[in-house]
Amino acid sequence: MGITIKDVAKRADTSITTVSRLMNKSGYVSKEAKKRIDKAIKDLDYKPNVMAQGLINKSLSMKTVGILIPDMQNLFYPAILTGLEDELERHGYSIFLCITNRGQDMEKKYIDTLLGKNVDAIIFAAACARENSADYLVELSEKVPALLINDYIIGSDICSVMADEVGGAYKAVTYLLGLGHTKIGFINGNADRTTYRQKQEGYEKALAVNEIKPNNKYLMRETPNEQGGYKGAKKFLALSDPPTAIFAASDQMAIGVIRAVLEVGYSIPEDFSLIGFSNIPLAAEVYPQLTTIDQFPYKTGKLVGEMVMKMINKEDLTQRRILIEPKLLIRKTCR
Amino acid sequence: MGITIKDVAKRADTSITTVSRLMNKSGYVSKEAKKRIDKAIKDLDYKPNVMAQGLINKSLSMKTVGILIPDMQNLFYPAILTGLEDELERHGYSIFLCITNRGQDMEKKYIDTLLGKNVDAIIFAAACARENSADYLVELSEKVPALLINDYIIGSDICSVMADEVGGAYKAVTYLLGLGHTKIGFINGNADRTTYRQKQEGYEKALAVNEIKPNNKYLMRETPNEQGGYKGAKKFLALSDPPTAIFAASDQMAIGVIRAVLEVGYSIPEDFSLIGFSNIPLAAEVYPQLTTIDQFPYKTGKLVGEMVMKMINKEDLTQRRILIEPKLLIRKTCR
DNA sequence: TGAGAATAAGATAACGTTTCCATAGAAAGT
DNA sequence: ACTTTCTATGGAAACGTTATCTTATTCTCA
Repeated sequence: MGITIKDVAKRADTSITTVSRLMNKSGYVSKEAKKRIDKAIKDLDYKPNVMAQGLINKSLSMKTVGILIPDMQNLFYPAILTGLEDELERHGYSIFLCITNRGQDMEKKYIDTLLGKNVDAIIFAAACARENSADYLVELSEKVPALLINDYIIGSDICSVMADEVGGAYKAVTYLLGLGHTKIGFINGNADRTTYRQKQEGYEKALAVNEIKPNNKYLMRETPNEQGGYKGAKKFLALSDPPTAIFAASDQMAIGVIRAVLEVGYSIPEDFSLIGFSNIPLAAEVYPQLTTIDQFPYKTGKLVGEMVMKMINKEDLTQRRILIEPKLLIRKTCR
Repeated sequence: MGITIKDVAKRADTSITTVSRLMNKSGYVSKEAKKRIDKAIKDLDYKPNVMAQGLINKSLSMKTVGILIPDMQNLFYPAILTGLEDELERHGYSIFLCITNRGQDMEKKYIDTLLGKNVDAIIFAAACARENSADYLVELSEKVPALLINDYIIGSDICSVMADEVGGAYKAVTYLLGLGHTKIGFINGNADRTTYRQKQEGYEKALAVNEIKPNNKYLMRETPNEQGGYKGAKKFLALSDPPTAIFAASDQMAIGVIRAVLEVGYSIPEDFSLIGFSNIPLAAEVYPQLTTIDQFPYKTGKLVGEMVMKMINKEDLTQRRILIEPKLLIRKTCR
């Protein structure tokens, strides 16, 4: 079945040692030998057996990183994945994809699986690192390079790439405020996730700076998807004094808001201003095109890839936490 | 670092052979020996080295299947992936994710990588199997279980799971026809992909049955994303005699159509009827909620998972090609 | 011209498993 | 009592690589 280094050596009329030397560029190989071996490799379509390599030289890895993602329906993750894959592929690394939406015990099970498969690093997308798994994560990060996306663990130096969500939310609300809105509804996700806590902070900060005190009826907590946005917006609409602008904690929530608002005959931005968060590729494609806070999901994925490669190669990290500065992206849902 | 079987054997005062026998439940091991070995394994937290196992016993797999996906921005694939992952996880299998959007040479490179990493099967999402790679694919499928999603290779018996796209398109157009539309615009993707050729066939068939002859100005070929849908719709809108209904070859194209139509002040479904294809989760969330042909992407993923597991386990396949019957899903974009 | 360096290449021992073979006592059937 | 079968065990080969060691040739500089 498999073509081995032995076959190559035989065909190139040399020893396996020499072939190995050539493959790994370790030691001397003559021009002629190189020529013969290269040809043999091509002729036989030889591919070194990763198992055997991994067996002997544990530092020579499976060239694989595992990533834990809570949910593929959250379009932020496909965008991240694209960036990550682009970067890893350049280095010949592959991705093990794990979807953990089935909760926390799953998470541990996945990590065990990944460890058993000798991954070179594990990446946790936000919300995979919940409060009570923090210790476990710290412990894990000593065994294998670990990296968090859009989350961090207080008091640890676990690497992470995250957007400045406080700043992003601040920008969003400040923009709305600058447009003249004072009644700003905020549809946020669940507070037990870092990303939503931080957005909350930015929202409140922007309000405080403008001396507006937060009004509880303008704050909704919903599941972070279109359904959640839809529900939240419906509740706002039912208010006797509804907000004039809505800040949705994710673009997908904003898409739900659009539907809720348009369905009852109102217009965006004429009747309600709306701003989302993330700038998933879809945001520019819906009607009306979504004004949002760009947290550069593709770039985030790329940066994660770069960082994780550095960790694997044990290069010095200039910083263990990369903070991405989100940017206001004005399209057509605000005025 | 690593605890090996040798350490276990020493601690349990037995031979590595016996330990191995116990681990694999192959051959005889006495009660007492079992007890000692079990204890040693627990004490030392012994985990067998997958590399070594994989090296010796190629049939003892990495429990991994690779999947090639053209593009993560096509939301059909995250949906597939979710179903696939759900199924594979139940069997303890993991997914190697490859994104091939960079073209065909990439595809081969990825396959080599996957093969080198000893995957148990390779899954090709539509459009990865292009004309000129058919032979290569057939050849490959003899080496490793291979399965196609939404595509097939004529004259081969490569396994596949696909929707009856001809039938689906036929249903869509027939529905539009039944609503009284006669001028039906079709925004299709590129004809070199099976999925779009088949939709074309269904579209033409439905027209033929109703004795309407296809009009070239009502057929657009665009890239299969929101941009393409937007562009196609704009072209229709510019026609002196525009269609009254639009059939978009994918839900994402339909979302582009929505934007194009609403942007110029028309309404859906009042001024134009619109039907999409696939029923990605997003279809129910946009405004207006998209009438579409449900090709059950999640279920497709699940079925692919089941089939690939059977192939890996060398179970008998009741059928080598599974055809999913798409269903008309009436929401709010047609009348 | 001779000694040390650089170049080139092969034999062989790991790496951690599983499988094959050999051995041997105990139970069982004749 | 004598073979067969069952239970139990360990030694050693194999899997495909890389790393270490050894040997042999060719340069290079004094």
